[in-house]
Amino acid sequence: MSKLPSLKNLSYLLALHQEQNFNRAAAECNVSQSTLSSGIQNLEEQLDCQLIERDHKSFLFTALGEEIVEKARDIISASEELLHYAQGQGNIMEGPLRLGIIPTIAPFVIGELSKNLQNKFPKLLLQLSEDTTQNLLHRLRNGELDILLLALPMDIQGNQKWILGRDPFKLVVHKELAETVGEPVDYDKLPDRSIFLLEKEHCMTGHAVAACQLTDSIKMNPFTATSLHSLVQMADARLGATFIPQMAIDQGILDNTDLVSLKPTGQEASRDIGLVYRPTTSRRQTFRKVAEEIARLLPVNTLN
Amino acid sequence: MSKLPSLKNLSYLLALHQEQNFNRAAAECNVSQSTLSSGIQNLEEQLDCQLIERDHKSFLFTALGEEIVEKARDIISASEELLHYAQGQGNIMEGPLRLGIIPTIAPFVIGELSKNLQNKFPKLLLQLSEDTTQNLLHRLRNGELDILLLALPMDIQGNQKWILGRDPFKLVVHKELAETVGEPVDYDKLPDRSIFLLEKEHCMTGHAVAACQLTDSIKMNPFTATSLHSLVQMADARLGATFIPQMAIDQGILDNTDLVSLKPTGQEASRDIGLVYRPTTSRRQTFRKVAEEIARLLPVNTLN
DNA sequence: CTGTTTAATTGGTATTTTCGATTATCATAA
DNA sequence: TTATGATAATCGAAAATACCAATTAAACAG
Repeated sequence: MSKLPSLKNLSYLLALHQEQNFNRAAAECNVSQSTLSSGIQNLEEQLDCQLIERDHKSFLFTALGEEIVEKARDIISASEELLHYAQGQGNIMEGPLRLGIIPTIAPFVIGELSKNLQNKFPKLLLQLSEDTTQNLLHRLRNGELDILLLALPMDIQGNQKWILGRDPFKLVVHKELAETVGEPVDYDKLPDRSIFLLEKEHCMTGHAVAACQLTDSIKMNPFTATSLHSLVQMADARLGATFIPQMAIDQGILDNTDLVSLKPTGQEASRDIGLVYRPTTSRRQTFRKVAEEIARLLPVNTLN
Repeated sequence: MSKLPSLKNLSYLLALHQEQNFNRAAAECNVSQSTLSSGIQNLEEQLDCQLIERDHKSFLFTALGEEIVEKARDIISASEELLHYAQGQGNIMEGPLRLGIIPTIAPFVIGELSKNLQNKFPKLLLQLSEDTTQNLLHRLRNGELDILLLALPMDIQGNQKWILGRDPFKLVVHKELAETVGEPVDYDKLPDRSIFLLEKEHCMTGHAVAACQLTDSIKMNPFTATSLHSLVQMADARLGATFIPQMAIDQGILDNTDLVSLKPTGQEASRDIGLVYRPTTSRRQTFRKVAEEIARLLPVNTLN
């Protein structure tokens, strides 16, 4: 049997893949460029295959190289996990946990969540990262993050998920408009172009439109906001109406405004909130406990 | 960050767990007992935890040690898998081969080609991609594709090529027009604007015009089609004549039509069919075998 | 043409790994 | 009680390797 590749060389390969440059990758690994270079060559020899195509000045990962990188990532992160697990004396609620959250959830849960986790699992080091669904999925894939808190349904690629609960949408309007619109809402009573939504990078826009059966696009205003707080400000300035998730309202986003929230049309006018993780993870038990903590904070907890 | 445990030491741990004896485990690993002993100690130091309880004469795995063994097994087997996978790809006719083909070739070769490759090299995973020459060259450059099947002559930038064979052009007209035109074709016998061609994105247009010495542009109809099948339909509807490559005719594109194919003017009224690849590739041998398979399907095989 | 940036190579040094020999400990047989 | 045999740990030297700084070679930008 041929010798197994060393984790060191595999990590050199990952760094090179990330940086696409030998010098930066070497700096990343705290070794010299020559060390990394020969490490890669060594790896190619051991694996008996070409991982990168060299072109004197530059290089390109081969198809096989890309696949090896994927596998290497799993191996490296499993090894890191083993290390942390051992160093924590087998305590699964110890060490770093890198959690990615989308911007339309993050501000309404991270306060409570980090407080609760801090109390229950003081040795757990929660590292939060706020980004769009697509970016988070990418960062999950390349091992930069451990789990993601997303709004579903959503294409989560090859990953696995738990549905933690539901988060109803509310139509938010200025109180002087409330009677006109009625409840449940009749969108026809709203002026054209009076519904404001987030930029399309935010998955909440699609979820809200679908869940609330807002089919008449003439009602939407083409101006798009970058945060729920902006939407609230716009509604409060009587520019129009908008959809706000219940968890934001529970957290007080409408305090000190003249806005009211109305139940939108649609049986299930809500989004699902779910936790997404790599299928190759070895930390399901840790994630499960975190899932329970998050589910307790949601408007509707459906975690079985 | 502390250093990752070495795969070697993890495998020592696995052997020790299996044999429950340092000497036998050492033999299993083809190292001396002292090497294995210090390997285990080293591991305990790195992981900063006790894996086995020593009792002078004998030892016992700790609870944490047992758990670490489980995790280590996953890591070791993932690493072995990576190794085998990489080495398996060393077999040149195995794994993914990403082949880009232009639309005026693809439909007439991919059926036979994929059938033949499947038979001869069942482990080869052919991934086809149909696109214009320019797009294919771009995708070859950035590593998205491995080889391209193109019509030549063509500026293939920094890449290398093999000419596989020739594909003669035929002038295709309705059978009632055949006698008028004669053979070899006299274009002057055709009405003005009666020759239909593909959109200029298709390199075949230029090749056909050049190869068939069609210099009198007044003969061309400004309407352009997007596929050879459209051209055939137009000719069959007596809208005019067109150029069709021999490989399409061989494959039966004129079946169930009232069209006949005539030899056009010009000594070498044909296009070359070639395989294009990056000069830095390490897979020439694989490509060569594919080249041979493709060449066998061409009207005129010139691969030496 | 010149200086810069890139990855590979080289040669020497430092570190790590490995082994064989030795030691310490225990169980057991004589 | 005293050998004997088996165990795992320890030690020191030798071998293998990992590493770096400096250099080379090529491509590129100005």
